[in-house]
Amino acid sequence: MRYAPDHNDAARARILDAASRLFREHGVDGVGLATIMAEADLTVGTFYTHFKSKEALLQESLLQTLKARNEALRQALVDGDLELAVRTYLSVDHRDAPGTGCPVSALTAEVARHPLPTRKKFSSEVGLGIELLVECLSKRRGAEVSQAEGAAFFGLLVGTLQLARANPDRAASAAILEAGVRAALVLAK
Amino acid sequence: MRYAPDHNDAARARILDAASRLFREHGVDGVGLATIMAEADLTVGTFYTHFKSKEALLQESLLQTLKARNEALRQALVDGDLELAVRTYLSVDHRDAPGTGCPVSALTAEVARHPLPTRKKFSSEVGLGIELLVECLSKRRGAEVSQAEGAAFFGLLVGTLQLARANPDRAASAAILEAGVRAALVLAK
DNA sequence: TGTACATCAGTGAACGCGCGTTCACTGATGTAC
DNA sequence: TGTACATCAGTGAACGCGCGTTCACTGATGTAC
Repeated sequence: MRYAPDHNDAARARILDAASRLFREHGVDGVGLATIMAEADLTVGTFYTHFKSKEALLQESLLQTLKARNEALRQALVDGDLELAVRTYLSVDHRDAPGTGCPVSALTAEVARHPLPTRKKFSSEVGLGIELLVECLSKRRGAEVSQAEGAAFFGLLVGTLQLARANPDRAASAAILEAGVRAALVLAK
Repeated sequence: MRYAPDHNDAARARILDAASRLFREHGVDGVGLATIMAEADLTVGTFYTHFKSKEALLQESLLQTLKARNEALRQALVDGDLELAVRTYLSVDHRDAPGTGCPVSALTAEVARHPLPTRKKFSSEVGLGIELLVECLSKRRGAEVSQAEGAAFFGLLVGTLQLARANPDRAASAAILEAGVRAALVLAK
């Protein structure tokens, strides 16, 4: 069967969306292509008409999600509201929804073990997000903030969210998130 | 064949050591029992005379590694040298040796997806390490520091190390580690 | 002292299953003649 | 206008492989009689 001109793109987008969610929820090693394709209402066989390999899918998925999050961050920081951005990142909602949340918190440790091309694409896109933070931090401080400083600031958010996610005590977990917000605001001063 | 009374314990220890290293290097999903047992100079079949399941092995491995690291941290903080401890954690050596390094940086995101008993054991042992940091931070500041604040402090170390590990640019990666040290010292003030 | 048996870590093949990937095939549509 | 063919996303079964787990068996030693 021939399909409408946008049919191909639509299927591809569905695969990418399913993969992006499932990777963040269960890790890359934790989901198979069969699960992803079923979620996209397709059979496994057709995967390779859309992507070269699972690794290629991972790369595109990471880039798409990071780009979307960077764009959202740019919007949030337009009025310079860093505090709100930090509170949103270290929120109970974000903690409980890894599938739609930040791929850095969910996947960095795993990506660090993947092939160089994947790590390169991941790191450079993460770098663009950190640049947005750097601009905002520089304005707040009235002094130049380096990219590395921005990365450490982001590292605080990432590590704190992960510890909150791993902690099964909901009250303790929420307290960690709040302490993370306070620490971030100290660093932002 | 009957074995020396400590033979059993020795084999068990070898399995645990191999697993602890391999889990941190490749992730839990990234290593099979066959690989672990081969590393311990045993065949797969004998695994279950030592452990109930892979999950049980993971739990014991996490506890053993965390206990050892907590003990090392206790020693390092005896003379109150928090700065050295932070510099060691955020060092190039630690970045390049995940297999012998902190299991929190290597495995927290993955552990967060494991069954409740595993998360409970992991989190409470991590909590003991954080308590050591809390004592040290309290002394430094001359004011009570909460467990959650200690967790956020540790979160900074964990997240920063992960970002440094994922970054394939060695110079940028080293700069991130240094910025992490500076940020930690700001939070410790 | 000598023989029969229990112990138990270790062996190695097998279980069913899911993995990433491949491939011969389908069939509705668009194009060429 | 009607027929033959090319296109190509999708199908579904199969590939070899590694996974976690099970199991009947081995065999050197210690214990019981």
